[in-house]
Amino acid sequence: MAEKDAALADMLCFSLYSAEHAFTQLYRSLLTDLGVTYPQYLVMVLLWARDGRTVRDIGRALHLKSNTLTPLLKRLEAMQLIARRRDAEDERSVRISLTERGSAMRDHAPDIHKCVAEATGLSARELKQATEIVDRLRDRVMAAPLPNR
Amino acid sequence: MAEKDAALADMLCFSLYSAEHAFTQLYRSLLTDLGVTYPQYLVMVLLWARDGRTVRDIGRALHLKSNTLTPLLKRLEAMQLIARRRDAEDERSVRISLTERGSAMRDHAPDIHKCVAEATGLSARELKQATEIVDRLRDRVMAAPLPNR
DNA sequence: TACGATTTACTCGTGTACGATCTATATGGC
DNA sequence: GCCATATAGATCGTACACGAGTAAATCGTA
Repeated sequence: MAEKDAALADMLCFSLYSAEHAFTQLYRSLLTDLGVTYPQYLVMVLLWARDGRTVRDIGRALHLKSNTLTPLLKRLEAMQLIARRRDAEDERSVRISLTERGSAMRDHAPDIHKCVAEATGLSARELKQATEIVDRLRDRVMAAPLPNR
Repeated sequence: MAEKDAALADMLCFSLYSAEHAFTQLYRSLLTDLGVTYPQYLVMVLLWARDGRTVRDIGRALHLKSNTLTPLLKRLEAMQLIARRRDAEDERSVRISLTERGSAMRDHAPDIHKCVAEATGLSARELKQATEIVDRLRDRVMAAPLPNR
């Protein structure tokens, strides 16, 4: 690959960097009414799909470690959206469960989905394609071995 | 758009969110030797292309405001990679210029480009296409009007 | 069964990001 | 020339995100 072309990867990374910021900004405005941030919303989405997950489980799904999740989950707990409890079976794990308020928040999800979909201006098929492309890219970069330098 | 399909936009956003993290991790390992972070590296790339920019100019390019840039630039200054100076013409502006150390760092850029390009596993043409798709998406989301709710 | 290795979550320090707010400087209308 | 307004940075408080290190529970295996 030519020297000049190699810089293209740098540009792609910046595109992702700035696109991620743009989406986060969009979500910020959609989520302020609910009082949660985008990462907090992601946790809620996971719990709405399946309640009672462990911190580990949530971390795997979001590619986040406990040093990020623990404070985030404590904030959700302070807002009385979730409850944190050590697992009786395995005292190392902490199980996260929705409170009534947390479950009720689910009713707002359809509006959020709709607003974000509209903002992209893409059809369902295009959204799916774009997601697949970016996911494949992420998986490759995550699996990439570090070159010996 | 069907209720179910609307959730696709949510997924695309998460894809970007996690892909951005993956790339940042890759850059982190490539940049530790140089002692800079990814956003700091982005500033250096801009200055290598054109020195003497204002904070405003850098902010426009990276979609960042001064509340993020000021501390970041002060760190680069502390590392003696850049110098910060008020513009004599317009005392409101602060001009950023490369130090000798900052300029010298440019020699490492080709290696970084190469490593990132390899990690993506994409050809130059594919990198360009992916960048265009994500850029278009970002521009649309940034321009999206907030719906009345 | 005992004990070293692994797993799970937590804590701490650093560095982005952002909204809100503040100060200093510049500019335009009159 | 003067003042309202706009612009450029800086500051403050909050919330991710990560590396490194810690403590407790569990597992594997001799």
